[in-house]
Amino acid sequence: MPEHDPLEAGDHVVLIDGSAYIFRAYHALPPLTRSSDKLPVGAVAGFCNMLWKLVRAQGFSPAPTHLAVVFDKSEITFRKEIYPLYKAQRPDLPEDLAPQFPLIREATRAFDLACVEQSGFEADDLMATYAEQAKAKGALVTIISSDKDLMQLVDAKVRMYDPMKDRSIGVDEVFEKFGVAPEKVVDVQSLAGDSVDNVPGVPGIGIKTAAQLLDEYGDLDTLLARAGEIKQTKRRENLIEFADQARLSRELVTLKRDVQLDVSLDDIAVVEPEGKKLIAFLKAMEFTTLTRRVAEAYEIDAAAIDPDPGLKAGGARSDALGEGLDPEGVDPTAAAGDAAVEAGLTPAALSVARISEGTATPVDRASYETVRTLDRLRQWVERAYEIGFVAVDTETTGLDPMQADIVGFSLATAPNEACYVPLTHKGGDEGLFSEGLLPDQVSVRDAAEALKPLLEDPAVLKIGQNLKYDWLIFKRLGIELAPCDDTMLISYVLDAGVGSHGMDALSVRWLGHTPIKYEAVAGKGKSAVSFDRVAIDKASEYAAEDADVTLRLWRVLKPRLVAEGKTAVYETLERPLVTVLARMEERGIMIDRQMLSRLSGEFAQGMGRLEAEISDMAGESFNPGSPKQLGDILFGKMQIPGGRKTPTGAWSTGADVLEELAEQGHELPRRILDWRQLQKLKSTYADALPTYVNPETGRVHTSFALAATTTGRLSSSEPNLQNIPVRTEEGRKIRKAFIAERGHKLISADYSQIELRLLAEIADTPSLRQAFQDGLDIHAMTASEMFGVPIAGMPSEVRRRAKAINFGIIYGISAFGLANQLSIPREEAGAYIKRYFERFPGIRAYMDETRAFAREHGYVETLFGRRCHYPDIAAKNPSIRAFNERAAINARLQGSAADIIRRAMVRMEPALTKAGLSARMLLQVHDELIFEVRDEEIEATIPVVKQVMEHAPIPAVALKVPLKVDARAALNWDEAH
DNA sequence: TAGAAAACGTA
DNA sequence: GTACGTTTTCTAG
Repeated sequence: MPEHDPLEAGDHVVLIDGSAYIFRAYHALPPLTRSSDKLPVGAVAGFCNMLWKLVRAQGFSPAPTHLAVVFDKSEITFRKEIYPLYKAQRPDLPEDLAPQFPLIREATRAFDLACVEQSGFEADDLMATYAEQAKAKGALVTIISSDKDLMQLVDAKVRMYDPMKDRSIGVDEVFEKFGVAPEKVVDVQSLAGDSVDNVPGVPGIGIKTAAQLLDEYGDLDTLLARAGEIKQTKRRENLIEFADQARLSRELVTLKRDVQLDVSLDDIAVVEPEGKKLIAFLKAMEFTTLTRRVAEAYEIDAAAIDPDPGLKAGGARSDALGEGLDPEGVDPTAAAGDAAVEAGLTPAALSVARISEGTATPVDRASYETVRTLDRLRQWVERAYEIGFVAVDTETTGLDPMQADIVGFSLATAPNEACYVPLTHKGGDEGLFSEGLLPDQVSVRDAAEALKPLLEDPAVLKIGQNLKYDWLIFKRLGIELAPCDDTMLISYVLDAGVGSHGMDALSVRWLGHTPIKYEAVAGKGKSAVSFDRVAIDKASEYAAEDADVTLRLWRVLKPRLVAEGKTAVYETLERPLVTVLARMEERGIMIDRQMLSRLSGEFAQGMGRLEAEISDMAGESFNPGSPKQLGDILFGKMQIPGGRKTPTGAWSTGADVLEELAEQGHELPRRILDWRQLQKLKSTYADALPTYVNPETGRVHTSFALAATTTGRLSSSEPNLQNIPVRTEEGRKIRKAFIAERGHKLISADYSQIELRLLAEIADTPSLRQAFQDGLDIHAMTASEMFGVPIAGMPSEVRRRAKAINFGIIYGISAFGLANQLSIPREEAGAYIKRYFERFPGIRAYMDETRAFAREHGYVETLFGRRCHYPDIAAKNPSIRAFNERAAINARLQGSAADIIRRAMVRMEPALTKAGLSARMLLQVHDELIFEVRDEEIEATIPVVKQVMEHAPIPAVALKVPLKVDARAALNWDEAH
C-alpha cells in the first residue's frame, strides 16, 4: 500500500457519486458500444474522460488532492429497515446499462483511484461523512453529482458539481432549487416527499409550500408543533395527520454524517495513475482517443501494451445450438443464468463483474481452517447445504485415481472460506512397525459417512478442478459425486487453444494469484514424499487453497458460459462426459500378459538378429537406436548421398529418409527400419502395457484427458490406448492381446470416413454429398472426377493419389505437404490441388471462409458451437500463420467429429440400459468405441450402438450426409476392428 | 537428473 | 498438410 498524505487545510477533496453518475451519463450521452462486441460503454467512456480531466486538473481547480468514487452497495440499508417502501419502485435497469456498473469500478481502479462502497449505507451517506470530516480539517469539498438529496451538504466549504450540465452548485443554486438555505433542505424534503425515492412526505405539500411554511415557522419540529395555527383547512389537517410521516421522511432523507468509514479520508489521497495499467484498460474498452491522449501524456507507446485480458472483447455471441437440452441430462442446480437473475444483471454484466471480482479479494491462507473433529466437519457440511454449492478437492497418495488412497480433502464455500480435513496423515517415526497415524484426524470412514449425503445430494452443486479424478477417488469410498461443475472443463469450453487449463495457470490468469506449488509441500524428484507424509499444517494451507482457488475460478468462469453463449456446449459435450469417462476408466480393459511376454521375447530375438546384420553391414558395432550414431555411419562413414538435416542440424534418419535409401537398394536402412519397428513394439507396448495392469482389478485403466486438445478430441495416457498398433502385421499382434473376459466379446464400432463426410456437409459440396448418399467409394469417386478415369478398373495408384488429396484437404492441404506424402515434385502436387479445387469449388470457398473467419475472430467453431482458438492465426511469420490456418481448417472437421462421438458416448449408456443390455463401454479412439459385451447380448447390442452413433448429431444438427458406423464383435480387439 | 529432440504408434 | 502420447537418446546443468 502506498503511503497516504494526511489531509490538511487547503486540500481539495473530490467525491464522485458513482452510481448516480452512471444513470445521468447513460441518459445524457449518446449511446456508445465497443465496436468489436457491442458491449455498451457510453457511461464508462464519459466517466473515463471526466476522471482523466480531473487527475490532470484540466478545467477543474484547485486540483484534487483526494478523490474517491463512491458507490451504493446493493444491499439492505438502514433506510429500508425503517421504511420498507423506500426506493421500492425503482424501475428495472435498462439492459445496456447494467454491465457498465462493474466497468466503472474497473475504470476507477485503472486510474488508481479509490473505489468506495460500504454495506448498509448508500453512497450519499458515505459522501456526507467524508465531506463532514474534510470540512472539519479545513479542506474544500466538491461532490460530483446532481442528486438533490446531496444538496443538504452544501455550504461555504462544500459545493456540488453537475458533470452533465457542467455547472457548479453552491448555496445560491440550492436556494434556487429549494427556496431555503442548504441546512433547511432536509426539512423541505421531509414535507414535500419524493415520488422517485418513495419518500412519503405530507400530502398536498410540495417544495414551494414547504419552503414557504419553513420560512414562516423556522423548522420542521416547530411547524409540526404549531400546525394547528395554519389557516388553510386541508393543509392544517394533513400536517397534523401526517406529522409522523413527515418525521419518518426526515429520517429517510437525512444523510448520515458519522458512518464508521472502512476507507479513511487519508486513504483516498490522489496518486498519479500507473500509465500502463490505465492504457491496458482503455485499450480493452477500445477508447482510442483517450488511449492516445493518455499514452501521449505518459510518453508510453500504447501499441506495446496489451489490452487488459480480463476485460477485452470476448465476443458475446448467441449459442450455436438450436436444440433444447435433454431434460434428463441437465441438472437443476446447474442453471448458470440463476446468478445473473438474482443479481439483476444481464449475463454479460455479471460476467464482467465476476471477472473484476476475481482479482478483488486477495487469497488469505491464514483464514483457512484445519478441521480436526467430526463435529466441525459436520458444520462445514451444513454450511455447504445452506449455500447450495461447495468446492471440493481431494489429496491422495498418488496420481493414479485407481490406486491412490485418500489422505485428506478440502472444501470451500466462499473466497477465503475454506478448510482442509486431514484423514490419514502419518507421523514422523520411520520405524518398521509403527506407521502411526497422527492424532486428531477424522477417520476415513466417518468422513465418508458425513460427506456422502452432501456429495450425492442433487440440490448441492459440487465444484472441482479436473473432477474426474476426485470422482474416482470418492467412488472408491462408495460415494458417487453428483451434480458436478468442473472449472477445467468450463475453461476448456471457453478458451480451448488459449493457454493451459490447469489450476495454477487459471489462477494466475484470472485471480492474479500464484497458488502454492505441489513440489513446495511434498518435495520433488528423489526427496518427494507421498502426501500423507506432509505435515498437516503445510498440507492444510496447500489443500484449502486449492479448494478456495477452484471456487473463485468457478465464480469467474461459470458466468462466462452464459455471456458467451457456450452453455449448451458445456452441458451437452463436457459436463456429462466426466462420469461417462470415469466409469470407462474404472472398468479398464483386459490384456493377455502371457501373449505380450511371448511377443516381447520374439521381438527381442528379431532385434538381436537384425543387430548382428546391422553391425556386419556397418563394419562396426553401434547402437541402432541412436540417430546420431546412425547418421554418422550412413552419411559419414558410408558416404551415402541424399542425406537431409533435422531442424537442429543433425543428420535426419527418419523413416521417410531411410525408406528412400532402402528403395535405392541400400540394405542397412531397411534393417534399421525393421529393427526400429521391433524396438517400438517391444518397449512401448509388449513390455510397457503389462506394467499398467492394476493389481486389484487385473485390468489396464487408461486415463482419458477431456481438456487436452484444441479441437475437442480426447487424449489417452498412462497408458495411451489410442495408439495401439494396427497398420502392420507385427503390430496387430499387440492388438490381439487386448481381450474380453470369459463369456464376453469385444465390440468395436467405428465411424466410416466421418471427417470427409463432415467436409461434404460443412463445405456444402453436392457431388461429395451425393457420393456418400449413394454409398460410393469416395476416394475412387474423387479420382474419377479429377483424372477422368472410370471407377471400374481404376488403377490402385490413381485411387491412392486421390485418397492422399482427400486427407490433405482435411489437414488444410499445402502443395509442400502433398508432394511429401506422394513423393512427387511440388509443382505436380500444386497442379493436383488446383484441379481438385476446379472440380470442387465449394471446398476452396470453405477453406477461404474458414481462414478469413479465423483471422478475424481468432477462433473457429465446430458444427456444434465448440470454439477452437488460434491466437497466432495473424502471426507475421508466414509459416506460423499458414500452420495456424491449416490447423483452423482441420479443427472444424476434426472438432465436429469429436463433438459427434462425445454426444454418442453421453447417450450410449442410457440407450443400452433402456434396451436392457449390459454392454460396457471401455475405450474411445477418436472415431471408434470399444465395448465389452456378454456373448448372448452381442447381436442385440450392435444395432443399439450403431443407432446411437449414427444419430448422435440429432437434434442439434441435422446432417444432409448420412453417418455410417461399422461394428463387429470378436474375442480380441484386432479381429473386432 | 531434467528437459529437448527425434522417432513413431494411432485417428 | 491435422490431432495426440510414449520411448529413447542426447545435452546441458
